[in-house]
Order: sequence, then C-alpha cells, then structure tokens
Amino acid sequence: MSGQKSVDVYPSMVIADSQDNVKAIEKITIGAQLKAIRTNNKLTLEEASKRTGLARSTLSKIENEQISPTFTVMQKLATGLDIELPQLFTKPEKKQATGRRDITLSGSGKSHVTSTYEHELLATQFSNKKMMPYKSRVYARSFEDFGEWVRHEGEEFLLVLEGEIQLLTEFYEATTLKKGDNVYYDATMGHLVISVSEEDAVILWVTAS
Amino acid sequence: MSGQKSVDVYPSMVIADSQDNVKAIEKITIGAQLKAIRTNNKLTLEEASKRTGLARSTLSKIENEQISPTFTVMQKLATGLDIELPQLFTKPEKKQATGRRDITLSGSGKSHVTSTYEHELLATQFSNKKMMPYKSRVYARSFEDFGEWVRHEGEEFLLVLEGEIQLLTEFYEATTLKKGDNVYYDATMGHLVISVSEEDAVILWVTAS
DNA sequence: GAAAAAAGTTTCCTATCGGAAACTTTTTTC
DNA sequence: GAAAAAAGTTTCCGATAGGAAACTTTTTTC
Repeated sequence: MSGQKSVDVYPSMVIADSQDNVKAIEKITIGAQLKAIRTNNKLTLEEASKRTGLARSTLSKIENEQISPTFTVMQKLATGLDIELPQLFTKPEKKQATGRRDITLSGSGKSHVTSTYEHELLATQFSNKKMMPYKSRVYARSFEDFGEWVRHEGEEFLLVLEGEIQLLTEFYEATTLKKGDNVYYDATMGHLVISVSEEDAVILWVTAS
Repeated sequence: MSGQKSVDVYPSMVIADSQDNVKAIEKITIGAQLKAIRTNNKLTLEEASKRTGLARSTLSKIENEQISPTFTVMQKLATGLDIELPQLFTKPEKKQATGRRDITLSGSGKSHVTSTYEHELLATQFSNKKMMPYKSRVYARSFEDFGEWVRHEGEEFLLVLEGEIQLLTEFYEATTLKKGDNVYYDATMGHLVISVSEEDAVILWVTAS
C-alpha cells in the first residue's frame, strides 16, 4: 500500500472576469488530500463510501479532481472519515526539524523598560515561535502603578527567579510567590505582578497563544 | 487489502440510514458565517460579488442556505473576502476568560525520576494547556547516558536556574550555558542536556507544540 | 498464469449548483 | 410620501455535481 502519486504541485489560477477586482486564487487540491487521508487509513473507496454515505464514483472523481465537491459532501467526508474539515485542504505541515535555536546569555536579551517592569526579551532571533519568553524586573509595588488590569490572549507561565512577588488577578485573592514558586494562568483574565520583597523581584515568564 | 479488516467495530453512535454505516453529520451553517463576514466588512452582495467573482444571486442563496457551495466556490469566497477558508465554517471562538490558574510552590510539583533527569512537573492541575513547564535536575553527564538524541514535536525554551549545563544538539556544536543563560530551540532537532558543573545543574524548561 | 475477486474509473443520467435577469424589498432623495 | 436607487431574493436555465451501474485495472487465489 505504498505508491501514492504525489500530486504536490499547486498551480495557481486566476478568476479573470473582465471586471477586475478579482484576485488570483491558490488552487488547493482537495483530491490529493482526500486520497492521502483515505489511503493512510487503509481504506478502499468502497469502505470510505460506506462510512461517508457517498458513492464510490463520487469519491473517485473527487480524488482525481474531476469534480469540486459541495460543502455538504465535504461535511460528510469529514464526519465519515473522522477528521476535521480543514484537514481536507490544509496541507499537513512538513514537520521536519528546522534545527533553529537561539541562545540568550544572561543579561544579553533586548531590554524594554516601562514604569512598572523592565523586560528583557529572550530568544529574539528565533522568529515566529510558539512561545514568547522574557525575564522581568518588577518595579511595580501596587495595583495603582498600573491603573488597570493587564489582559491579553493566550496563557502565561511565570516563575519567580529572585525576590518575592504578589500575583494579583481579577478572579482570585492576591497570592504571594517566593523564589522558585510558579504559576500558570489564563492571560485573558486580568492579571498583574508587583514586587513585595525589599529588592525588586525578578521573574521569568513565558506566554503562548 | 487485508490487514486491519472488515469487522471494524463501528462506533456506537452510528446512525443507520437504510444502508447502515452512516453517521449523523453535524450541521454547520456556512451561510450564516458568510453573511456575518460580509456584513461585518460592510459589503453589499454586489461588492462581495465583484470581489469574489461570484454572482449576486449565488451569494444570496448561499447565505440563505438554499444551496451548498462547491469547494471551488468556497475558495473564491475565501480569496475574494480575504479570509482563511476554515473561517467560513468555524464559529469564532468565544474567547472569554476562564480565569484558570495553577500555582506550584517551589518543590511541590509532581516528581518523575529517570537515570538522566529528575523532572518536577509544574502546573499539573491546569489541564489542556498550551505549554508544559517543568523544572529538572540534570543527572546526565555525557551523551552516552542517553544513548540517543531526544526528539519530539514542538519547541522548547530552557533556562538554567543553577549550575552549568551543556546543550548538545544534532546540528550544532555543544554549547555551555550558565545560570541565567537560556535557549529556545526546535525540539524536533535531536537535543540533550548534561550537567557540567560540580553540582548537578537545575534547569527550567517549557515546551509547546 | 488463468480465473476470480477486489479496487478503481468512466459512463450515463438525474438532481442541484451557479449565473443572468426579472422581481421584490428596503433605503435614499427631493 | 412618491419616485428613484440600491440591496436583496427568486426565477429560469445552462452547467455541473453526485449516484447507479457498466467497464477497466489490479490483486488474489489455486
């Protein structure tokens, strides 16, 4: 069950309708995707037909780009083959090791200072990454230093590196965290960090959305 | 076509439709989605028509669920309206703050010991999170302690908390990292961490995929 | 290696999509 | 508030998707 012809060419086509205003659209071949999914699951057209409720011939024609399936059909495909709809036209990412790495020696990150924090951005060479790590010295000492909750998409992990902080959040009592303590939270909830030790605290945080 | 075969246990929720084997399909209304996108962009059917190259009537019928657009049409919609295809049938997430948070006091995480590392898993209460943070004491002292590269999906951020380590990776020279130094890398690239200080090093890492 | 079975493709036909234009409803103008 | 314009819907029809079955190709069996 090998030899699946890789139809990896994605030609682009243009909707030319003498009216301009129309862009070139990237042609994604749903057929190749479907075939890959079916064969990877070791299904014959017949079996896929039973699962999806679609005719064998229809599946064949879709796979061979002879017809453009309607949305209804696409839903049946997704449901019957137990996949998410976008999988039908999203090229599975080529998960090959890029080997990218970005070392930041202590104190050498890009600095960004505000009245409440001094942020040292880490791994700034590594673009387009899933997480955003930075180290911060916390100048803030009270909620008033901010005036309002910080709130943003994603999740945040915070570890106290030096000193002692209080984590203030919208839905909970303030919590004191000492060196080594850490917290993981939903960043869409209003949150703030203030130093409560004599020295300004230093924390690491990593966000992801 | 032998191998895994016919008697496949069909999931219990299969809905037999005289032919059996067909599941109920979830009805996603592409029409409502399209209409929302169009009106949010303050476009009339006529304008949307020009942008997509589709007839006004066709757009109207799609919006009113009178027809099921073909994939070709869906591509024209996505391109013309400058959206990603899945937006047409994915309800925008309700990004409301869940307020979830999970505090792990120093030393109180769940421990997991191997011959090379002692891992302290952090934020274990917070399920289904985007990142996986843990603190590790590094016992390993050489590549041979592992025997092979560690390699897994996603990206990894590593910060040295105590001691000194060497980061060994498939594509680069070994790099020594001291307390406070950190690195961000593609975890699909083979990688390993070994202690090189007298004391075993302690590191924080956060992975995301 | 021929016959049988299974898998896949093509044909033929009906149902439905998609476009042009007629029609209806809503909004704007005076 | 009637006329005009714009926006939206429905009708009509040619184009095409999707299903049944015939047909071809590949795989299995003996």
